[in-house]
Amino acid sequence: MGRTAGRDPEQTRSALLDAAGQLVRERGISATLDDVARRAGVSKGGLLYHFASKQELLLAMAHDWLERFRMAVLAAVDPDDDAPGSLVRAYVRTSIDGALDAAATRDALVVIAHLSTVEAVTDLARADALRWQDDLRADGLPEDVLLLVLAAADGASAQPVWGMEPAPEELERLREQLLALTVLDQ
Amino acid sequence: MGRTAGRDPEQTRSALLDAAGQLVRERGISATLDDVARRAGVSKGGLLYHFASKQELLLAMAHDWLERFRMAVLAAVDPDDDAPGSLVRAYVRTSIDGALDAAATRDALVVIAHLSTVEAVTDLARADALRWQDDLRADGLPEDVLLLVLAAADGASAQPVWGMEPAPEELERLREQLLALTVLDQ
DNA sequence: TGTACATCAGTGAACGCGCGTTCACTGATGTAC
DNA sequence: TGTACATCAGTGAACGCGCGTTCACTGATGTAC
Repeated sequence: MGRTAGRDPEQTRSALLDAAGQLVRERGISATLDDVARRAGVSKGGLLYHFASKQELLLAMAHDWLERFRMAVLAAVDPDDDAPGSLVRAYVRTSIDGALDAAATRDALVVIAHLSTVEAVTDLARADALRWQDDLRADGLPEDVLLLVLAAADGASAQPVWGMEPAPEELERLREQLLALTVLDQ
Repeated sequence: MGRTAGRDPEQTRSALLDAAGQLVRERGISATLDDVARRAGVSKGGLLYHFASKQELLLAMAHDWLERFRMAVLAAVDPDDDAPGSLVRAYVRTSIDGALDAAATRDALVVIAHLSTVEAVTDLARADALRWQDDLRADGLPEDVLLLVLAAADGASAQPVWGMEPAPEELERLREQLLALTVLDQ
């Protein structure tokens, strides 16, 4: 059978990425191409048509996740906030919101951690990190505040990986603390 | 050939753990039992004698790493420091020292992230995290300070995973900031 | 002090199978004329 | 408007091999008597 009517290729591709995300959450990277394909309602060959190898699929997942995080941060920028630090505040809000869904954050980090042995991916991640650094540095906050606030926001995201799952109310208080730190002259 | 004279089993075991650590750093979890064994100067069967399966080897690595981190923190407690927060300060120093060796920290997290799909390991990690939480809570610092400082220290450790590698001098400044935050009444 | 026996700490060859990858083939859709 | 052809988006069977695991065997070390 050839192309399945009723779903365009772009939808198939994104269904595959979604399925891969779910399965990595459940079983880690040892999730099978067969399983991913089946869950997306496609044959294994069909998956390979979109992603020529498993590595390419995982790379696309990492790319997708980094991109989604960036979009989420930009969407979280308060349009009425034109004081220095507005981007950092959006970064903090997005990170803590993400950390509230500990499982999803852990998944993303699991994928990225695994991929960190693939050179193409470390390059991708490094490039993304540099871009963040530029953007966040240009946000107008003193260096020391930036360091502290970003480290704490990142820490909140990463802690679930090693079993530390802060309670929601703790995360909310942390968020308030971090936001307060970015408000200068007080 | 039977037992190789000149090395007792405990040394063999720890040589295997070391080799596994190195190889995971280089190639990720797909590092082969064959390679690990060879690098430790043991046959594959010999490795399997000490660790009945690959998962058991990885579990031992995670356990080893958590234990070593705990020991390092306890060793970093300043014996002359009897003010509240002495344990937290040791935790901060150890974390930042670890983060200065970005590669090693990333390795540890790669192993833990991968293993996070293995139930036995999530249990281990959670138990360890709870123990830390108890110990650190009993250290006498206000809740809010604790939250902020620990999140930031953990963030500094985790950032290299997604490509963000803070410069050494940034880490040093972060460390000073965090230590200062734990000194009350000022 | 020697001997017999059990256990420890391995060796190294063989197995087997899960899983990524290849490949020949196919039915829809788009394009030229 | 029909026809021929190319391309797209897949199918599904077969392959092959890397790698974890099993297994029969072994030489050193420890223990009982």
